[in-house]
Amino acid sequence: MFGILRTVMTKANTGITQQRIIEYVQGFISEQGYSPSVRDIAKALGLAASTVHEHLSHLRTRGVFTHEPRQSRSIRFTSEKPEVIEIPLLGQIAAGRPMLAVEDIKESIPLPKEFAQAGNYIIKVQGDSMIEKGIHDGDYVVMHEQKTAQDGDIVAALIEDEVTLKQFYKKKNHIILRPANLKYEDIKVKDVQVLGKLVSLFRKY
Amino acid sequence: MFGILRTVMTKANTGITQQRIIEYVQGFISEQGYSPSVRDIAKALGLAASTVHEHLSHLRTRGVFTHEPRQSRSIRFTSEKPEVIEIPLLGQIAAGRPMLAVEDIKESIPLPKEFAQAGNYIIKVQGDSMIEKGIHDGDYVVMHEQKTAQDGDIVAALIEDEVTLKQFYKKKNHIILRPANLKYEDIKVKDVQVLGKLVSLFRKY
DNA sequence: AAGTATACCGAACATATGTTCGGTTTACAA
DNA sequence: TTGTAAACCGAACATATGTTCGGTATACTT
Repeated sequence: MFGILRTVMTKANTGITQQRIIEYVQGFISEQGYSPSVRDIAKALGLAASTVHEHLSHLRTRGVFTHEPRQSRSIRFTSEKPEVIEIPLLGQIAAGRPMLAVEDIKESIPLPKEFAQAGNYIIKVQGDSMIEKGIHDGDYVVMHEQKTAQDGDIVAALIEDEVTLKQFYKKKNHIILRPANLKYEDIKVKDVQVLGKLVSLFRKY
Repeated sequence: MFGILRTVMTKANTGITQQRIIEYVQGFISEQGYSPSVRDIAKALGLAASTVHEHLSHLRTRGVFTHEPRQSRSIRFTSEKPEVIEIPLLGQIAAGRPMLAVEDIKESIPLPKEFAQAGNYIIKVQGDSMIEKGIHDGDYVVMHEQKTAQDGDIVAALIEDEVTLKQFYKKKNHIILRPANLKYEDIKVKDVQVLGKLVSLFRKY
């Protein structure tokens, strides 16, 4: 027979339980700082320790993680390191003065690799000139350092010694820097020093 | 008497062994990825398990590290915490169907601690119903799981089996879920299941 | 000299833990 | 229909592991 609490379910569901185990272990490690025991997993997923043990063996074979045999709490993910990169926070945009000098680096923020890459930098937005693009006062913008830009790119540019975030448009004889806020007018200049292009954005509530 | 291998040394060397234990544990964790057992330490330093156990208690008291009593290989340095925390990505908001089921967890995203805490979850925004709040289609929102909300909070709520992001207002006899987009009207309901509150946001360009 | 605290030991204990084994249920292919 | 493999179970085993206990040696204090 079967245990009272046993969940009767389809048997040929290869992989689903494995996936759940992976997720549970990741969560456990992330929260506890050390890996769960076989029975920890079993209890959490409503399985028998033996069943979990079997799955663990498979996952080990599949190379999903390392698990020293007969060694308690020894699960380690092969790709355990989260893909994080430290991006320096340079200062506030529209705060005046160029800010790419190293001296101005005050801190750095770890970001997932999908949202930034080496060489990027972060600026805290000041003001509402880009609000129609969903870029609010206090938001953090990740910039990719580059000196040129294409039409429509949102760039950080140096204007009259101030760094501002604007949309970039190149015309025949001049460049337009367009705010995304009807309150402000286009800035028309002959040339402009582009500091970087918008890569990603994040915000704290 | 004393054991053959026993190292005869000065007894009033308070701290030295403690220091060696700390260093050994750090090295072990750094190399193995999980913490050593009491006997691992004992063997490495030529001490008895009981002695190590005693030191461990002191170190725990001193706050050097955490060590869950009776839990194997559970030593964690207090300052060990990476500044990053893995937040699960649950799915798309407004994508229909409730999504807090574990099955839907597909991946997780590392975020700096300032932007999320354990227990938070991430949802990818679909649609433009919150655009006036700077929340765009495709943005990722970090939610804090909670079942209640206060006036003005931006919450994820379950409406007709769909998860949507709206501003929450409680009235006497009903609840208003207000989009931040003039194209859409307020949703007035008697009761609503709140899934969480907006914590932070990030966006990829 | 006696008392006391520290650092250590080995044995013993209880529990945690990884692992094995035979058996059951179900899906699916032959 | 039969056979087989996957997914699961409970019990049992052996070892690992945290912990306790009584005891010894040394240094320092009184």
